[in-house]
Amino acid sequence: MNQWNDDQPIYRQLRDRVIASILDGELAEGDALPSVRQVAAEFRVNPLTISKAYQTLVDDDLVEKRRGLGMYVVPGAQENLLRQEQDKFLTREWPVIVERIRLLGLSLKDLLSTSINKEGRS
Amino acid sequence: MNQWNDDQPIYRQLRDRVIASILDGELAEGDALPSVRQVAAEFRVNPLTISKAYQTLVDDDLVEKRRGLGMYVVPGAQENLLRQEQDKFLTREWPVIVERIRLLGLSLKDLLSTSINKEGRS
Amino acid sequence: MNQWNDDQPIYRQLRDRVIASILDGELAEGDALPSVRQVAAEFRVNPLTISKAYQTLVDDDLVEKRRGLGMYVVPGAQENLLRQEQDKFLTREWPVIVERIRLLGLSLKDLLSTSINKEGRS
Amino acid sequence: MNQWNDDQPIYRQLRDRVIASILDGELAEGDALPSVRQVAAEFRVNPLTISKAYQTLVDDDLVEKRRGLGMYVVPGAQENLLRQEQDKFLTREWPVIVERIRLLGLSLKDLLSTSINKEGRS
DNA sequence: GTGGTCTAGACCACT
DNA sequence: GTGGTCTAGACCACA
Repeated sequence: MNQWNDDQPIYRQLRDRVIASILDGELAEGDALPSVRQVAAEFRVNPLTISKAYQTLVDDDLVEKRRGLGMYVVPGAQENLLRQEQDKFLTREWPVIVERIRLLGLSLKDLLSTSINKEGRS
Repeated sequence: MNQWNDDQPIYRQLRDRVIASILDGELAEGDALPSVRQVAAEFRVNPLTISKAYQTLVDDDLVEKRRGLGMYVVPGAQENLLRQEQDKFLTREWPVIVERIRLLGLSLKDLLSTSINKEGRS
Repeated sequence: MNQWNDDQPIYRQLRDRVIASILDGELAEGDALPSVRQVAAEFRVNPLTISKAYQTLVDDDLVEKRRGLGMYVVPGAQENLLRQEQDKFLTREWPVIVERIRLLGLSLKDLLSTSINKEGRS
Repeated sequence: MNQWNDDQPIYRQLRDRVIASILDGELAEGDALPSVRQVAAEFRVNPLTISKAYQTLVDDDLVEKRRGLGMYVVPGAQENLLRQEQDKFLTREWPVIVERIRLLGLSLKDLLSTSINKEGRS
């Protein structure tokens, strides 16, 4: 019934959704983001919350405002995002994950074999 | 300069450190946790914050309070933790990680094989 | 890539350009302003925005509309503008500038003497 | 009766005040900013508006949050601000001012002599 | 139509 | 005590 995760603010989750959409090409460069009001109505969330999410995207140069028109994905956004997120993942997130796996006494090899199959299918 | 992560409350990070120590065997069952004062002084953190972290461990039956003596790791803590955390990891965390890797266009196989080598060494 | 300043509405910036042209003598009294369509095409701006800019000039009696012909700079526009803008500058803008220079620890004397030399040349 | 300028959002004006305070040493490095609630009560402004102002300062690394404690001016803030603002002034603002003065047919020299005296007195 | 700003008031987490 | 988040609703400027 509720699509929101309580661990993170809604505006952060909205931001993450947009980022995921850009990464997988669903939102192409030059495309307009759905308007604040539209999203607000659809998800029954206060417009201010959407604004906040969108603002963080503008701050990160992933999206630009065209005044009176709306918000648009900037050219190069997908590529930049990809590079930046890959880097963050490899240098910051992955080592933590490996350490956690080690601490839990799990086998990377087993995880690999389980997930590789799924990876092939999807 | 600052050892704390802004994304998570300090008491949560303190808790996580203790849990890692228990999993690791660094803090064996029956061992005393460092006193609130000691940790407070070492990390320059409000003693109340340490207490809160310790309390969550008591609530999860990983640690017990012995009045006038301090906090002690309960028998079976390591084993219970291991089961519980493994389960959480496999059902909740790992699928998210796999999805993120896919979205970033990285190869799970490459990541794992690179790390498995390191795993052998450590 | 974008000639517009995000701090100010586009129609205001358009207006300011015309005013600068009049002050400069580039647009003499009696001259026709470039047509709305022409400007709209050149700057890729909505014609309504140009109209709005021109309207503010009409409201300030700097420009007059001649139906079917276009907009024309009114006689005396340059002189009136000069008086009015000089007054605004001296009473409102210059004190703020002086204060800002003071706060930044810069020397008004140095700034002015450097620029006076350039002034002689231009 | 109203201390706010309608040309700029309140949160921007609040931000500018704090910056001015840091620049002239009124708010020293390491000092706590007045709390959101306190400012909100004093100026009869919504706490959210203050928060927004403070957040921009955090984003610019001029101020740091200490959770549960408040906002503090970071070490080096004054010096960094000074360098950064001087640079902005000299490269971006001053040329515009000089051009405006030229366009208005005012004399830098006269402005100089008028203001230097005041500068000496204050 | 678009986004930006602000209020009043609520609730939460952290120290 | 501190700041963070969110809602409901209002009003404004811009294109």
